[in-house]
Amino acid sequence: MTSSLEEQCIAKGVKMTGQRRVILRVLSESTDHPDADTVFRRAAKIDPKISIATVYRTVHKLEEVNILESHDFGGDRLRYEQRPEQHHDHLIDVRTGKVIEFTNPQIEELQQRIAQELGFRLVGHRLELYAMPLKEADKPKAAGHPVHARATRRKRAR
Amino acid sequence: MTSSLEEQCIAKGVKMTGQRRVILRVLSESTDHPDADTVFRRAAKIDPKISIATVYRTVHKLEEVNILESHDFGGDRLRYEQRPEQHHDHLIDVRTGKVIEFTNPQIEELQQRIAQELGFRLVGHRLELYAMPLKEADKPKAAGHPVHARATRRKRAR
DNA sequence: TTGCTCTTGCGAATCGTTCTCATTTGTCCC
DNA sequence: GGGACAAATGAGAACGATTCGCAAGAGCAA
Repeated sequence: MTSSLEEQCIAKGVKMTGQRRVILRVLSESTDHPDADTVFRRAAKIDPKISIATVYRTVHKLEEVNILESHDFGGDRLRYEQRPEQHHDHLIDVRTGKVIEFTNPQIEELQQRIAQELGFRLVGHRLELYAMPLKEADKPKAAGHPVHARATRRKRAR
Repeated sequence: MTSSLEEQCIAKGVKMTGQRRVILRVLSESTDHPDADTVFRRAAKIDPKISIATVYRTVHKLEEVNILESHDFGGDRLRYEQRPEQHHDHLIDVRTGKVIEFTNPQIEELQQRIAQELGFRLVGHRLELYAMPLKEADKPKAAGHPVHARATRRKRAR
């Protein structure tokens, strides 16, 4: 069990403030992968005077110290999750946007090998599977990366 | 050898205009993965009165008819490439931003299997390897997806 | 407290990308 | 070849997630 986010922050020398405590609480209570605005709305329920800018600044700081991780599934806004102790990849349910985490050592290995064969040292990767729940697999989508087809506005990061 | 982009367009009923011809020419002469602004600048060299809006519109249309594909390596702007006849993934040289294409049937298979085991039907995926050229692998990067750490402004799409 | 640095709020600024609308162009048809 | 019409274009405004600037507040060590 990892220590509370607040403890982790203190351990990393991140100054604790009221707003940060609220945001940390929101994050630790989130089991989904919320985007900045969602974090903001949840935080605002606890402290209505918190500012969206503070949310952005805080998640950046948390990324900096490796407490949070951001992903941009689907190319609209960035979504956040606590940095997992064990690396995992994501499967995105294209019907609902829900994210399922999984790990697969074989894939990890293959990636290393491929990079090496191309003359590189792997420093990071992104693997996302976009999928439809089995059962009634309708929706005659054209083809290609379905994600890009539905994105709207994009995001930034430091 | 695939027919010229212009022929492909005609075959798909895409109305040919002077601007589109210019953009198609730029795209077919590009061996890199240019972003919209790069396409615009290259096109402007041929037809200085072309508008950036036209580039965006054209590129969207081409995606619609499956002639182009977009990717958002690194989360800044979308980058384009002709839709390959054979699917491939990308390795991004984090030092230069250059993109290397590769294919690996084993990985494709694994992905299918993983989705299936989770109760889904794979409809798309994204696999990107971020890597440093071997030789002098310095740069003490913290960890995590290095991409997100360097992105700046984000993008949109339909 | 005092001092000092880091943080916060608010609103303005960014900046890829998209939209609006008046105008031009491609295409089909006679 | 001339019209008719839908579709495409240019220019600039609009959008929207994210970031910045700056004045006011808050941790925290001494």
